[in-house]
Amino acid sequence: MTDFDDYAPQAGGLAARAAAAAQRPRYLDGLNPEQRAAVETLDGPVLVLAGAGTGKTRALTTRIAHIMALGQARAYEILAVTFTNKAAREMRERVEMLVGDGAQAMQWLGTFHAISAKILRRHAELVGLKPNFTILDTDDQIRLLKQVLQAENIDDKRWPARALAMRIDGWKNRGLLPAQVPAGEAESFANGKGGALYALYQERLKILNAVDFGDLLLETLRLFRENPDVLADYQKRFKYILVDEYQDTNVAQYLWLRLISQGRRNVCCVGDDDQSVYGWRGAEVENILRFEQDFPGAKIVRLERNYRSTGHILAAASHLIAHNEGRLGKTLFTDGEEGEKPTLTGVWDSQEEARVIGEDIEQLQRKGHSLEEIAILVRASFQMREFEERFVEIGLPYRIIGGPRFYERAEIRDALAYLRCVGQPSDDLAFERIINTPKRGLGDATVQLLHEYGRRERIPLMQAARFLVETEELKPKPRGALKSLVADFERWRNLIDSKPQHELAEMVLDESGYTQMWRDDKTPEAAGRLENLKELVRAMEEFPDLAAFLEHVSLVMETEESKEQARVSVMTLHAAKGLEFETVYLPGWEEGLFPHQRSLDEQGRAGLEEERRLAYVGVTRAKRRARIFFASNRRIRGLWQPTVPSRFVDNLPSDHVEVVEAPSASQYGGYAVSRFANLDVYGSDYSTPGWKRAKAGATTPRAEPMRESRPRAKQPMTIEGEVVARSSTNARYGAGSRVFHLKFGPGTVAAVDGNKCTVDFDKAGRKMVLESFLQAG
DNA sequence: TGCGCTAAATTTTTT
DNA sequence: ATTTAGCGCA
Repeated sequence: MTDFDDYAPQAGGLAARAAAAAQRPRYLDGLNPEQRAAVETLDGPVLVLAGAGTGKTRALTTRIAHIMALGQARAYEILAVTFTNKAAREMRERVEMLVGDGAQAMQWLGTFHAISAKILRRHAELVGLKPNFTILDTDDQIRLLKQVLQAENIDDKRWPARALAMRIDGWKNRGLLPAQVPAGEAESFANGKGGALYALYQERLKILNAVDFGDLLLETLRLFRENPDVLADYQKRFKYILVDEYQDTNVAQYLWLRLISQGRRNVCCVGDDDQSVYGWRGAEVENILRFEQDFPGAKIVRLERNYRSTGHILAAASHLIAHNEGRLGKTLFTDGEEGEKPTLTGVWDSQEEARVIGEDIEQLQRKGHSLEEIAILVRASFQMREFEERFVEIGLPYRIIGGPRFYERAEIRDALAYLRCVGQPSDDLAFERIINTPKRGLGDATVQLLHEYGRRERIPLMQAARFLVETEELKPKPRGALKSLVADFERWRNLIDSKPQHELAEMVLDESGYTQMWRDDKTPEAAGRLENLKELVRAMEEFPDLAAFLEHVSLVMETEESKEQARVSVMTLHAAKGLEFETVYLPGWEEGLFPHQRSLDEQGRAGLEEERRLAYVGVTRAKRRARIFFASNRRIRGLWQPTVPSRFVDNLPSDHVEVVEAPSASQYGGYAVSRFANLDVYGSDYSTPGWKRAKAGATTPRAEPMRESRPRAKQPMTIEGEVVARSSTNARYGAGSRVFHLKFGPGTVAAVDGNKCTVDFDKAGRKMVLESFLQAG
């Protein structure tokens, strides 16, 4: 029993409040005044602007505990929404720590999508669905769109299904039904057919009794709008509403929230505009910036006391993010020690970057730091490979977070498709996926025929197959194969109620020949795939039945990860949001990669600001040590590209950042040669003139090879005292100078910008390189 | 129908 | 460089 259970019984009575006030419950201890305001301001709309590391989750969970402790609402009258299953799970666990089993009763704690699915299943018929509708994932969605495109005779080469899917997702993210898509946009795909294709796709979904992820929200919105009584019911039910990571909401989610919260208006949104990094998938920072207008009378609480990072780290992060416009503006502070300054290191190339970081980690390890408290945060997932290779080489345990997820692996999706066919005979997409996996001689011709027949008779493929095998339409061989497949499914389906789902799954996979297919496969991954299938069957045991399991996998695309050995975490910056580590490595701070070129090209200034927020998220993950790196050469798509330091490096305050030489920089010449010997920029023939010159050049030590800490020249800048990584007192080369570069060979300087030179290389073409990597040629 | 080749496309990721 | 999808040929 917890210390405030005593207060719970009398719902919202004044007596309960008085008691609570008189005897301050222990769960409020240790909250700072702002956190306490976030917890205790129960009536009306509240926006909690919670900076990184300011105890946001604590405030949120304590608020829930507080509501229940005061008896203001029961667990099932509180709606608590998160974005990810992980966040939902964490919130449930932490509420549980405060109120004990009371958290179990929180049936409305979950992701936007899970809660929407729950509501939709209850009222499915009101939006033209059956309660057992299937939830399609991205893969199914694209395959279905491909069919729609083909049916419309649209060249899916020129108009790829993936692109249409993105457009439709975009519309759904903005809460637009086909009829509501602005005319200009509706015409923007396949010679004006975009909107029509969207409508056709929605029709197909209804026929399949299926929804995609976007529909979960969109159809719930429609349900609420078209059925005020249903909406009123939920508005009344949810006495308190809490939303986590509000800065990540898209328009559909925003509208959803507005509708559902209009009843009692006790809505509390928690977020940080500086950590909005999902604009590219429809999130609207504006939602949080506009909160006060949307919810008049809203109380704003700012959490600015940071409990996570040391002073220098916080100063660096704050200074960096201050370059963004359009912020609500928070000033994070800490009473903690200044700690170590974040470091900035320039390295020759991405391989050296991995090497240096690996060595640094080993050194920390020797000093007794746990690998669990160390993370490498990259901008793009291709950067991970270099670290993986290096860590395997030196035997450093690591863990990749966010790679292809369990339920997205091909073998798991195949297995699930079999199970979906058993549980839901009308699941055409699933049936099509496995009809010829393993190969049973049922190719395009057969599928085409099934489609035709199914469409003509308005029946699912499985049923079409059942009829078709009784006719002469098919050639004997496919006919026999299809007949036995249909019979198999009927047999399995009859066992649904009599056999535990995991045993049934095992049986289906064996008897269909699916497991055999992988046993016969001699590629190195086959063993792992069989292992995954076993894991799948094991995971099924924990569910009451097949339907429950299928619902779980469609919404929760992840499995628990084992934590038996301490490992370094390697993940993208996006995946790192919400996490914290003692030591954080931030490699790849180079123009083009971070900020990512594409983000700049497509989103312009907004894109740049989002990238900068991502940098801010990265730095603020660090509790005690942040180490930033940039390389001068990076292999992108197999080609070595010269790179220049990120503008974010210039956004760091020099007072709080220490510039550190890479260990190898002092022996740069010799090192570069050995490194260079592995490359074959000029072909593998080491006797070519280019190679000889490169070698000669590299062994000649140069005056100032890798130093970024040259005397700082003041450049016109908005903010004083920044690290000037690209500064240069005197340009050594002018336009027209002949120069030589280790990787690109001889060339002519075309333009000079600070210490960056644009050079027309004789062989490699025009590149921008750092002046310090050039020598007179 | 199935295999093997060529060609194209490669930011971020949840649900 | 690597992977994947689509196409053409056996």
